Amino acid sequence: MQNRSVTIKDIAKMLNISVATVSRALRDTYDVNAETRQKVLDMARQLNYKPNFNATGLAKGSTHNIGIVLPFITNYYFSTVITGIQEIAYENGFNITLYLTNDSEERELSIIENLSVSSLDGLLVSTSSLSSVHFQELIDMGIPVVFFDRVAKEVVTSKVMQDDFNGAVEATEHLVKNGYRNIAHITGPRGLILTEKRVQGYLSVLEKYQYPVREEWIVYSGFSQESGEGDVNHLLQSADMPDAIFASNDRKAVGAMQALKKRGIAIGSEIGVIGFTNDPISTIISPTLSTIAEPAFDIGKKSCELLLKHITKKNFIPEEVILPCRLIERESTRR
Amino acid sequence: MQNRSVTIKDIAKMLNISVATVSRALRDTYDVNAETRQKVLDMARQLNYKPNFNATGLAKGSTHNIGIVLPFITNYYFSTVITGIQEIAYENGFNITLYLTNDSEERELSIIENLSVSSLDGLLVSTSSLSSVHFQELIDMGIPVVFFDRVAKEVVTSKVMQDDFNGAVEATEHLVKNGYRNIAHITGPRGLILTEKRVQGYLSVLEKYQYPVREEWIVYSGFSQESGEGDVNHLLQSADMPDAIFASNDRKAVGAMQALKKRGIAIGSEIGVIGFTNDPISTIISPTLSTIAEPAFDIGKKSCELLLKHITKKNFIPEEVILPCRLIERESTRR
DNA sequence: CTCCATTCCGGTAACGTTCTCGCTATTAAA
DNA sequence: TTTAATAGCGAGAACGTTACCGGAATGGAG
Repeated sequence: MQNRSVTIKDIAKMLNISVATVSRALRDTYDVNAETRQKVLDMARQLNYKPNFNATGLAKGSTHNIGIVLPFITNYYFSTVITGIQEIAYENGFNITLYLTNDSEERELSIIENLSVSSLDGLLVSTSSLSSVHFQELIDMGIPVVFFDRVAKEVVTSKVMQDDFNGAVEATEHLVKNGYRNIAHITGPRGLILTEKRVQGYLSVLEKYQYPVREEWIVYSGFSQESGEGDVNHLLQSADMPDAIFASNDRKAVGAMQALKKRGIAIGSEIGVIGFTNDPISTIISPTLSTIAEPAFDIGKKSCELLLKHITKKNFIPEEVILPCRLIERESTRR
Repeated sequence: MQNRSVTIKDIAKMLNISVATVSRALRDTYDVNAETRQKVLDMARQLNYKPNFNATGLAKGSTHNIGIVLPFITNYYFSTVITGIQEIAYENGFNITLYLTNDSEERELSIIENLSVSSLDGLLVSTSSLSSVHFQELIDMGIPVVFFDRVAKEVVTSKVMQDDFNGAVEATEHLVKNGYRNIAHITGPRGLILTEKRVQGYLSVLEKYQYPVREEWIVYSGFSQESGEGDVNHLLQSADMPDAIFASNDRKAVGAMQALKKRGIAIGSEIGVIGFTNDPISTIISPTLSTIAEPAFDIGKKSCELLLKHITKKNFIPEEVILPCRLIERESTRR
C-alpha cells in the first residue's frame, strides 16, 4: 500500500509544530498565530493535503454528507430537484449520497434500516410509503430529515412542496375558461398528500362553477404514461364522456393523449388535456401540452437549504415551504 | 447530545465479552464460536446496532462508498445509467455519492481537486474535459477509476461504452436501405471518442456504398435539442440539401425535427431522420423517431461491476467493454 | 521589578472500528 | 498420561482528526 495519503501529522512534522496547531490552523483561526497559520496552509497545499472525512466524522461526530432518498431519478421532475439540491450542497461543501427506492415501500424501509446514520448529517426524502415511523425514528435519533414533494403528514419537520392545491385550481379553472364543462381528473395513488391536494383543488373549482362532479371521473392510479393510457381507456367506457382531462402529471397526460389519438379523438377541439410538471416532453408532443409548471429546481435548492439549517442550528424550528406553480397554456386545451 | 448511537462496545459490555470478539462476530466467522457469534448477532439486532462507516473507513482504510462524476442527470441516458449503477452498488452494500459537473471542465477539475479520496473506494466517471491528468493522479494515488460513455483515451483503466461505431453504421445503413442517398450527420463536440467513432461509422457506410461525402454535411456542435435545431437550420442553407439526417442523439434529432416541421418539410417522405439513444421521447414525438437504442442500464451495471472488481482485487487487469446497440425502426425514416 | 492577563502552542484523550499478537482452554496424537 | 496442535478469545495499538486543558512566553499595568 504505497497510497498512504498525507495527513496533518506530516504537515506538523515538516513544520516542527504539533498536530493540534495544524488542525486549528486548517479550520478556524482560533488560538493560532497568523504567520504559522499561513505556513500551515502553504505546506498543506504543497504536500497536496486532503482531509480525511472519516477521521473528521469520527472526531466531530459530523460528516460532510447528506443523503437523498427518492423513488427514482429517471424523470424530469426528480432529476431536476436533485440538480437543485446538488447546487446548494456543492456550494456548502457537502456531498450527497443517493438512495433509490424504485418506488417500493419495502426497499425504502430496507434502505433506512441499513442506513449508517453515523455517516450522514441529514436526509432529504421524497417518500414511497404511507407509514413514516422509520423516518420518525431517524429524527428521534437526532438526524435531521427534510421532506420534499411526497411528504409524510405525521412527521414534524421541514417540508418543501409545490402549491398543489392552487396548481390544480389553476389547471381546472383554465379548462373552465376555455369552455370545457365535463372535466375529469386522472391522478396518482390515494394517500399521497400531493394527490389529495390536487383533487381538492380540482373539486373546489367544479363547486365554484357548479359543474358536474362524478365519482367515476376521478381516477386514482400511478404516475406513469401507461397508467395515463389505462385511465383514459377506463374513462371512455363510462356512459357520459368527459370533454376535458386534468392529469396530475405530464407523463400521464401524454399517455392520455396517446390513448385519445388511437381512438381518433381530436385533442383540444373534442377533449382538452392539461398536465402538471412542465416536463420538456410537453413541448415536443403534438399537439403541445398545456400544463402547470412546477419549480422543481427551486424545490431542490430550498429543501437543501432547510436541511443545512437543521444541521447547523440544533433547534431550528421546522418550516413548511410551499412554492408557487405557474400555468402554461399550449395547444392541448385550445378548442 | 442524546443521540449517541450504540456501538460494538455496548454489545461487548452487554455480553461480557471483548470488542474484538464482537467485531469478528459481526463480520466473518473467523476465530469465533458459532454460539457466541449468534449471541452477538442477536444482541446487535436487539440494540438496533448500526455500524459506523467512518470508524470502519478509518480502521480499514476502505469505505463503502463509490463516487459518480458525470455532466448532468437530467436526461434519459445518464439517469438510466445511474439507476443501473445504483442497482449493483445496492446489492453489494455500497453507497454512491453523486458529483455533477454541469458539463463544465472547470467544475470537474474543482470537484476532483477537493475530493476526499480517503472517503471513497472508487470512482465512476463520464468526463467533461479533454485532459485527463486529474484522473490519472487519482489512479496513481491508488483509487480505482472506471470510465463510461465519455471515456478518457489516455488513461489505462477499465472503460464501458456502447458500440458507437457499429451503432452509427446501423443507423446510416438503415437510411441507405430506406432509399436515402444524401445523408448528413449532426453530432457532438469534436474531441470526444464517442463523436469520433460515430463519425467514422457514418463515413464507412458512405464509402461502402460510394455515396456522396460532403464536409458541410458533418456538423459538430452540442448534444442539446437547441443545437439540433441550429444544426439543421445551418444544413438547409447549403446549396444541395441532404435528404436524410443522422443525429448523434435523440434530443438533437428532436430539435432537427422541430426545425424541419417549422419549414414545412415532411419528415420521412422528404427528409429522413434517425437518432441515437432510444429516449422515451422518440416514441412520443410525431412522427415517431427511428433510433439506435443504447443499453444505458446495462452500461451502468457493467461499469459498477468492473469498479467493484478493481476495488476488491488490487491488481485487476483493466477491461474495455463495448455493449451492442440495436436499431429501432419507426416512422421518421419511412418514405 | 513584580504581577497578571493574554496569546499561542503542545500533550493527550477521545471517536468506533479493525488488526496483530499472545494467551488459555480444549482436543487430538503419541 | 504427556505433548502438540488448534480453537476461541482478549489486550492494546492503530487509523486521522478534534477537543480539552495546561503551560510557556510575551506584554502592559502597577
